Amino acid sequence: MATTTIKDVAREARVSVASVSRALNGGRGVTAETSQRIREAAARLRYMPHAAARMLITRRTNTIGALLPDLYGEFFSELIRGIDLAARARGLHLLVSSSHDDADAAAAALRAMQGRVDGLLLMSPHADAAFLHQNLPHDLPTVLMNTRLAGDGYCALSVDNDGGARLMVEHLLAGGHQRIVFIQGPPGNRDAGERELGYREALASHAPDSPVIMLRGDFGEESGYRAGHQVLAMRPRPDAVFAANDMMAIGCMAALREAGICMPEEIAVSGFDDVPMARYVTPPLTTIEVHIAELGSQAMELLGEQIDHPDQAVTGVHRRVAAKLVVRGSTSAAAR
Amino acid sequence: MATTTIKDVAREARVSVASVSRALNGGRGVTAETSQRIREAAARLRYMPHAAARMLITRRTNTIGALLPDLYGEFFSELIRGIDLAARARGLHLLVSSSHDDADAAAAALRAMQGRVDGLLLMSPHADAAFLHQNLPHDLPTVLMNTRLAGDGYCALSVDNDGGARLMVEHLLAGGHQRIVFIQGPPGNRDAGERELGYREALASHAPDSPVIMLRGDFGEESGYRAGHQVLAMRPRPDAVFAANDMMAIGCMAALREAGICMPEEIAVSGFDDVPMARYVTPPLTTIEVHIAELGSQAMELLGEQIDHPDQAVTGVHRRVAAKLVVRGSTSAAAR
DNA sequence: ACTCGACGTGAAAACGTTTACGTTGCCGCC
DNA sequence: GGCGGCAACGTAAACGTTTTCACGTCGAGT
Repeated sequence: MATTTIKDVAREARVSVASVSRALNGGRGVTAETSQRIREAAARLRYMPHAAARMLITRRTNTIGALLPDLYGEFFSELIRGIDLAARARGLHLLVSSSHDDADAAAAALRAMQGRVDGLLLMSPHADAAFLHQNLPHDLPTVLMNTRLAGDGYCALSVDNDGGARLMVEHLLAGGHQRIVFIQGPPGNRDAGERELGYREALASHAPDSPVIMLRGDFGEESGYRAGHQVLAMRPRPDAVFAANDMMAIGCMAALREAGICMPEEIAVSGFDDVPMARYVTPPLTTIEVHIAELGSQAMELLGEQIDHPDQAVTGVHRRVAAKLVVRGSTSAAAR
Repeated sequence: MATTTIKDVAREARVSVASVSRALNGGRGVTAETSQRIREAAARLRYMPHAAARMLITRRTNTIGALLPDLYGEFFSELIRGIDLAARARGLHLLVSSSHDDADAAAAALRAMQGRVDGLLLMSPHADAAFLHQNLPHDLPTVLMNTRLAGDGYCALSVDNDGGARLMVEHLLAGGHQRIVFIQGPPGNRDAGERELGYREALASHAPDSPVIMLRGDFGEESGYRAGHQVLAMRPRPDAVFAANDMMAIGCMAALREAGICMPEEIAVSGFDDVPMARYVTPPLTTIEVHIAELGSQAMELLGEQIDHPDQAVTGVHRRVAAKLVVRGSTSAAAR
């Protein structure tokens, strides 16, 4: 039925299949007029080359795979958007596989992608070195995103959590704040850990006299609320709060507001992520914006390079995508 | 290099390639012990069948394509999650292509998917009947999502905007509200139009004496804020606002709060979508929750059926995914 | 004028599978 | 004991491309 093959086009244009292939791909080794005739025939028959056959002989799928964890919210959406954009620009398709709960599921998903993709974008909490070595064909170009594995032969790319956190602390210090509380993320969470590290570093280098004050949290709004109460109970009272993410900052603000604390005058509050909600709370939340789409795009770029030039592959590099300070009313009365 | 083919396995297991294929796929027509030996050999060599070769001969890609508009926010993320989950359950891969701005780009993306997918999930503002007829191979199973095309030979699935809006109006009426303002979405937007329709229907059937009051909006928070001011100027003053989406409802609430209006006592406010922010504004926003992930899953299910049984394909059906009323403090003082 | 190279074109091999079709050997039945 | 049937297995064709190679043919250089 409808499946018109290259042979049909060849017959229609009164040439051999080889010429059709040449005319439609490179265009070299075939007269302009012949090429023209072939193109017309192809258009007339609505010919579309059979992708699988081409993959088989070419060894190129023109597809990249993205293996992602079970993500909620707009982080995922932004990431895919960035990846898709960069992939489209390179004429590559995108095969995604999200929500694999355990390491086995991830491994299965990874195996299933075998041979369907030219390269892999991998972001998974299960992706430790052993896992990779076990499940990754070592000749498949791969870029790791937000992984704890630096170097180790793989390309990696992640958000500059340290840098962002340092920016925030510097901003708070510049605002004259002395006692800055940090609300931690869930234990073991890499992003949270890096943000904490940035906080410590910035304090150590810019204000060695300022105390390091830690409160527990788990990225949930509730835990921020509880931390807020703890802040209220402290003596001397802190004059700034830096939460490891926006949701906790928002929870904390709720607690402070209930206690009648004036923000930012009495206590400044800041978060990390720049979730959409951040600009709508009162006062609007100062936070760190991370360009997630760019994380995706850059990872895709890196992967593209690796695919196009497998020989001079830049392995072991670990790039970071910049984080940006967004000042709003919760830390600066000046900021409208 | 490493690419081990079925021949290698055959040699290793001392059988023919046909037996390997049989053992690894159906398992029929081959002794248990031979099968065992073959499996062992395959495992030893880390054999993975070449996907492209299999597609070529089988005419099945085990992949479905999702063509999506340029979406922001968690709607997209939820949708993909739902699709991916259902696809995984059926052992299908997911090829996504988002962010195609104009009809040409969409058409190109669609053509490029040709032959790589067994079926298509399509959500696109450009997908009118002519577009589909022009660019869709008519033998490719397809499910349309959130489209204005009902019937017309295609399967379609969309959010029950009417139903949701009716639920909300009924809720407001039940709360004793008489003068309910509706804040419209952008002109031409399908979801917005259906929600408005639901509002009109519910009023007409349950409270024919209540006035139909419309205010313009564009789904943006700003437009909700402006609408809020208009509400304040109305005499007699409305006692409830139903915004076509949450962001406008939030904007409206800001305007009312500034004017010292007590919510929900003086004016109740409600939205549509149940964005994450909805539960964090004060008072928490009553809204309609639409299970986006389920939209994706159900679409995938429908498509799966169509693929598995192309003969008895259910074409022309138009299913709707339910919307759910979520009552919070902005319409009910009782709701904590 | 003859050779040589370049160029356009066609025939055929190759890619790795699945599957239709033979072939073999075994078992049971008359 | 021969024969039919069946199950296990092998051979080879087919899927639709790309690409290598060979074969002209034509133009230019000696």
